Amino acid sequence: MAIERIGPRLSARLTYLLKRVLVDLEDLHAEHLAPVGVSGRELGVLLLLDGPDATSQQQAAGRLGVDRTTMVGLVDGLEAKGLVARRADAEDRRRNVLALTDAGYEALARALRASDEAERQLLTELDDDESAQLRTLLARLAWNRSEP
Amino acid sequence: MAIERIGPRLSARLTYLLKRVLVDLEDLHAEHLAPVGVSGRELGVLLLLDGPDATSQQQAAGRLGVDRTTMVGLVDGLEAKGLVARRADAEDRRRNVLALTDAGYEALARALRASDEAERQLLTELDDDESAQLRTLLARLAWNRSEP
DNA sequence: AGTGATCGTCAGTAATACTGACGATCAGGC
DNA sequence: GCCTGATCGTCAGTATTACTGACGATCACT
Repeated sequence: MAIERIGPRLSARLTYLLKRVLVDLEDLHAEHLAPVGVSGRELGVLLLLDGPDATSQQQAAGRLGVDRTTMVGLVDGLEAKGLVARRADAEDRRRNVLALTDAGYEALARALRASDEAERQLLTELDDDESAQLRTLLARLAWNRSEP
Repeated sequence: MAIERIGPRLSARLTYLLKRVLVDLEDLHAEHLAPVGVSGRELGVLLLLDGPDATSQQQAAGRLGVDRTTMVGLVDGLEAKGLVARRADAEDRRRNVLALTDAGYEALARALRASDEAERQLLTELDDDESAQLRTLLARLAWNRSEP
């Protein structure tokens, strides 16, 4: 979906700039993640599970901003690839505790390198200072809104 | 879709920050545009048509980044609301030239005010300088990529 | 005139996420 | 110890959305 050049009225809209940049970044991710065999959202799950604290499916869904019913299929795919393991939580047997397998850690490392490369390609026009500024500004917006 | 607080690994991903901010902005737009009676994408079409040069459906689709078959329904809706008029292009009768009606101009003005307010609410945490920086950085990324 | 391409349109289809329900499990009151 | 209400993962069905392929009408070029 290549977007053509547009006039100043529309390109001044923040929604438009954000969407356009996001689409580009997602395209770059799709391209670089393809050899690794995981999608962008799957990378999100792997990143979420790479930590010391146990994570249930519903926690993961909440933090990723996807529905819990959608998370079922997402974890199904990762489990089928052998990257994530479900096991019953000993303390609350309703919960599935998700954990990375060895292959999962390996795939995460490769996917992270691919994602770094995608970001690097997106940001070629910006120097390091500007890239850091962009990250900081976006992070401030992300934290302050959508959190009462 | 409220996204919960997440760890530093995931929140460092540019895709995540962009998506999160975009979702927030789209929510704000939905809220503020509801009384006007147009969606965010319809505002995009109205903005595109607010200019001196004639625009065909396919041109509009290309500039908005939507499929030409999707644009059919989009224009259908705007025409049903009386905001946009289709007329056959005199020079190329395959084309539909799209034009704003008087009600269309009126709706555009109100929708623009609503969109400004949505952006203002998103950017409350940033001062004017920072908001301008964000816009500039995003615009540079938007122009340089997705255009060979 | 004739060939190939383009524009708007539509029907069918694919992808994606949500709604509502279910069994299993937990927490708290009594 | 039960009973009630709530939560977790799951699944079937459905809504939403965009795309694929085709069509008639029209154009450009020979």
